[in-house]
Amino acid sequence: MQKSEPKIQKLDQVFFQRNAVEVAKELIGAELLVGGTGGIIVEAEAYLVDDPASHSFGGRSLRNGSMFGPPGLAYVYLSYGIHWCLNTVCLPGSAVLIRALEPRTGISLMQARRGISNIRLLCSGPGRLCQALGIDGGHDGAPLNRQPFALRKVTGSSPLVIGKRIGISRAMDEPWRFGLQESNFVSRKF
DNA sequence: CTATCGATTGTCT
DNA sequence: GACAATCGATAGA
Repeated sequence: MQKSEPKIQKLDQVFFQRNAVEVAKELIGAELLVGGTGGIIVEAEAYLVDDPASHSFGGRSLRNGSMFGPPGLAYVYLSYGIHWCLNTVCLPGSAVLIRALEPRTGISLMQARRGISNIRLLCSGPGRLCQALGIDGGHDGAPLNRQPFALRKVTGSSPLVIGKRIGISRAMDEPWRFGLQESNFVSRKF
């Protein structure tokens, strides 16, 4: 008998046209590559349309325009004037912030971009992973199911840990931060 | 290990 | 003018 092989699910518009909390949970364990660099998503947070902590709260603006585009786009914004951060757009005005990856592919290039060799610190934070994968404002509004992005998930669920979102000053108690259980590559312990 | 603090600039009021 | 979905350095337990 042959072992059953894991099934690979391409993440398309249908996948993202749902509540961002559900999408965030299912993105844990998925593989994200940008131009051949990346790894496994081990941490993500959901931001909703009626969520005071979300950039979309208060309506559409110049910066958050992609959050109101079709599901499956990238929403990339500059944080603290320094760090780029990557989101996947879900239902209009909602998105999932990708907070950490376990590096798997193109590690030497990611090390060069980050200027460090420590694998543990390569992609363990939203700003860090964007620097490692070469993501910047030019990727804002780009579809995640086309080059340079490659996003796919092995069917089946990954063991999750849940916590409160990090680094915000409103709606701080919502348990919309999700991580891969036991992962050494999250930005902070749960 | 935890706590604190400065950097840096686009965005919105 | 205030603030920010962060990071890295530093100081101290």
